[in-house]
Amino acid sequence: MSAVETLTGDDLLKVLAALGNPHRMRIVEALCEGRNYVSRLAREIGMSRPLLHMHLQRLESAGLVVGTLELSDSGKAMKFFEVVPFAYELTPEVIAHAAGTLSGADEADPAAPAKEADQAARAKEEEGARTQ
Amino acid sequence: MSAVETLTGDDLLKVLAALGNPHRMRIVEALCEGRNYVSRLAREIGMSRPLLHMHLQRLESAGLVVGTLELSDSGKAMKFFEVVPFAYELTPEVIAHAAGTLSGADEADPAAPAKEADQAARAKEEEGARTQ
DNA sequence: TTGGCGTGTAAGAAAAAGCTGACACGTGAA
DNA sequence: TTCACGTGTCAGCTTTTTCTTACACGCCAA
Repeated sequence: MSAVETLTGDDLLKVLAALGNPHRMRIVEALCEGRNYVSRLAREIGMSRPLLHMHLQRLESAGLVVGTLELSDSGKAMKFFEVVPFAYELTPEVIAHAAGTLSGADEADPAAPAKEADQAARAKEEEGARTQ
Repeated sequence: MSAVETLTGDDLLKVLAALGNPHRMRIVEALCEGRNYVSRLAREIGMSRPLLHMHLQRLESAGLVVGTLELSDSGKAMKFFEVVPFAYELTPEVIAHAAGTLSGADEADPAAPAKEADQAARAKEEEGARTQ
């Protein structure tokens, strides 16, 4: 079902960043009702074509939509977009696993390897704190 | 299972925007190993405290983590954070439904109401386009 | 040839997000 | 008193994202 296992942290990051935008959510909504080409889609959702173009690129690079350049009978080249039937599960564990495979910078996580020792030190340091 | 039904579009947007950031993903990862207070967490993941504070606020306002101000035996007030066991399902349909309940601005979607007529016009306009 | 409609992209303004450094406050221990 | 360590927040800079305007190209029909 969920293809999360095969997703790298960077890929999931792309997906979340792409979906975390009202305009792009609306674009996905519009494309859910059927494939469409960008000029018409721009008119329907009331957005400038260059702006829609950018958002579609972001969605496509995240693997959430796909675009195919087609040729209509009237000879006009038109780019049709449609949604990819994705299905991601979002839980703390999935996020944690993805974060571990992030390529961004230092890659340091000195807390994870030390298990028992870390837990012991943590328990000691909390010294019976109670909710205020 | 998934509490998506009860989520408004704005709420889901908050969640996705909060999770779509490498730093915040790492914070969730770190908190998955156990609750922690901000100064120590800042040291462990190598981040300035004010910055971590901001990211934690973003995560908490999205409902992904919760923070409780506690009082240690030594009298120091410390704010402990822990992850909320969330579980969201991410599919085009969920996104589409959420987009429909977005509060942002115009709220216009003239394509959705017209069903048959729209589909007919759409089919007509596509006039047998084939992949290039 | 001109006009309409489709494509793409580049330049620069505007807005939002990210990040740092400094400040203020409180407590317990040396 | 002074120091270490916890809390919170604000001003301002840097960086990224978002958005508009403008241009270039292709094809068909009038």
